[in-house]
Amino acid sequence: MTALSDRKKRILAAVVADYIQTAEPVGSRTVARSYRIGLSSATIRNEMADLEEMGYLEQPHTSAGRIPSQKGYRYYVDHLMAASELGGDEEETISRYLGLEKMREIEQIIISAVRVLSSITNHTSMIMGPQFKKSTFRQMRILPLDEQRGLVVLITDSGFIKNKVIDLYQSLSSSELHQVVSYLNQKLFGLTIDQVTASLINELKRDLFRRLEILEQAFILLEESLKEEQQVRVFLGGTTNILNQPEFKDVEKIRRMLALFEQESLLFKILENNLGEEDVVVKIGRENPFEDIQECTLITAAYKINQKTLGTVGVIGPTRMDYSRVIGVLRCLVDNLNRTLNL
Amino acid sequence: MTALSDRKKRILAAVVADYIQTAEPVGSRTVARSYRIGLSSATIRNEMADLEEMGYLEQPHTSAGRIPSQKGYRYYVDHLMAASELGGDEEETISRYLGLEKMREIEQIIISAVRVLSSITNHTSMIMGPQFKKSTFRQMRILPLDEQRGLVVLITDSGFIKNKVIDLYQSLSSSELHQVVSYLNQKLFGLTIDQVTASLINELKRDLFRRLEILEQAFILLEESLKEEQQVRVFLGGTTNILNQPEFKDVEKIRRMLALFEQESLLFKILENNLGEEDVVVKIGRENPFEDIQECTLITAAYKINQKTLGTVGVIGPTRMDYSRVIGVLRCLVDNLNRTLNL
DNA sequence: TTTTAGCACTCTAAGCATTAGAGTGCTAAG
DNA sequence: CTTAGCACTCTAATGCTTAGAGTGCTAAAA
Repeated sequence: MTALSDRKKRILAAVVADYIQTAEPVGSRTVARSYRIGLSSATIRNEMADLEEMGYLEQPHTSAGRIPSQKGYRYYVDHLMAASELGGDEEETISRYLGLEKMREIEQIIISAVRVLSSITNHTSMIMGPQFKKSTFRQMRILPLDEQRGLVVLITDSGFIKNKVIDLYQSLSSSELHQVVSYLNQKLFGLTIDQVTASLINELKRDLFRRLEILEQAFILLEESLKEEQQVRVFLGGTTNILNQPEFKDVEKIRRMLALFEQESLLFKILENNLGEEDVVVKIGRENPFEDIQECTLITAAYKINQKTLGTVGVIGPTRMDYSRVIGVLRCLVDNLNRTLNL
Repeated sequence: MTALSDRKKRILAAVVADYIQTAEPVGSRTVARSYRIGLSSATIRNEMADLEEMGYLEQPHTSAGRIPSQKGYRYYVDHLMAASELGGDEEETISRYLGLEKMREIEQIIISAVRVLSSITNHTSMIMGPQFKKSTFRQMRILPLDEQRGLVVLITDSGFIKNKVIDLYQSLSSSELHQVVSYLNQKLFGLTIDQVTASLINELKRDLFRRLEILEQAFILLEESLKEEQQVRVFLGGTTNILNQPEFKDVEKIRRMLALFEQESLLFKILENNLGEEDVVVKIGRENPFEDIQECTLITAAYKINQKTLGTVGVIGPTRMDYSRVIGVLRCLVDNLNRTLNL
């Protein structure tokens, strides 16, 4: 890639910045007038024609201004964008929303986070709930409820508590129960949930089966419970915000986007795709492997519990997005989230 | 209200039925041709003019056909509508969706129900999750997790299991804990959750305080936990279905509707409003006290767990809705739901 | 050689007039 | 009381015109 001249950079930056603000194609006159480049519109026109040929700008039709191409946005994000300065109020809003609620459950915190994120950025935002299977087993309990039923409680290091009512067809003395449970705790302690594989469960079952046939039922259900939890919840906020964007004035586009938002499993895949990454990741348009959002930009960041990356928080909107601001907000939110979740 | 002549009834029924299907104003010719009334279009024209004067029909503009007014729909629902006959497949779909999953948690069942409902009716549907506060206390447990923390587990008769990690700043012997917990169980057993008022809790606290100051913390958190749960979840399905309706081709209307769907607390109020009612309730347009949905029809039905009405399931769409079908589907769904939930 | 002013050209979006079609209401005849 | 016929009304679609924004090119200026 040939490097852009300083002048071209300034002009590209001006076009992107203006288009982000106005959502209208930007003409040479506008650039000359509003962005003290110190050149006449004719000169800028020539430069813009060059930038178009190089693929950084596009023209909706011959007699319109230019708009940034996806390549143009990418260049802007990588080289031209000013580091975002959050307004003090925004930073405060975020930390207040998340800070207030120290005693609440993890789910509540996540919901607050997704709300504040969408309301500050004015885009749809989503958070992948902490991945149960990546957290490590801490302890398991079985509470007898009555003669026929018991409650299995499973606790992990990142504050997950899963429970499930199970049928115990034969009644079970409490000492027997205690024995089994402490054996399981001993075997499972410190494993992450996705290390509790079917084969491990089978092994344990064999061990115990000789001694206690009665727990067969409980095991089936424990297995199921683990399987079930593979699907992680994705929380959404501000889904209607896409309606504010002029690029979504077409009902058909709206429908497709909203339909996407209803498919939790797809959202999960999209977010999981960016899970490993450090810091903030920006995927512009077709940089994203998922077809349905190739007209959008997705900006994500990972959050951690106990030093482990357990989930992703993201903002999705049209490629015409205030990158600098959204990145700043997202970074700030993740910082706060990490602090809150690791209390 | 003067009774309608038989002929007027037949014509009104034809107009409503046709408009429900086509979403286009219905002209006298169409009625004469398609609905074997045995009258010419001119006669029907006269009758339709009468029906308009009586308030059952409306005219979008002079040279258009008629559409039913809200009063017209009401008359149709009360007097004209054929009892719905569900197709066998639909009934099967419903019971398969809900039946398959006998072992799942209540939340999962509710989510399945809302999905199947929206996909069969092609409207947005919503279910108010079971009201925690209307179910009765069955038992409470406290599991010590480590020296500093314990897990409070609360179980009710309708299968609710609430849990919360609490801090126990002083360590507590297990016999003391046992004592307190069994005292609480004894006092609370059989009360509904909203009978567990602040004053009752205070009383209990006084009783126990003399003996065990250490549980102070636990109490604060139990109180909180109860307060928190006042807000019941509302589950939504098929929110994008409103986009299929021609009456929502305007982006502004879509925005308002979707914004409504994001306000869980308002949805809750709307559904709660119809909680006491028996069987299926149809609220057409302005019959509904909530302004935001006065262009819509809301059809609701209550479901029960242990003979107690704990929640409501509803379908919302434009007033032009296939009443007979939706009512049939809803009735069938609630039957199935009742059966599944009371296993 | 680079920049700029000027101008012809292109394309869109908005406004306006025209028209086809659907449906009505009224009147007069059956 | 019913119906055929007809004039009338209103909408939605179509085509035409125009204003405006912006471009690309050329030739003059720096």
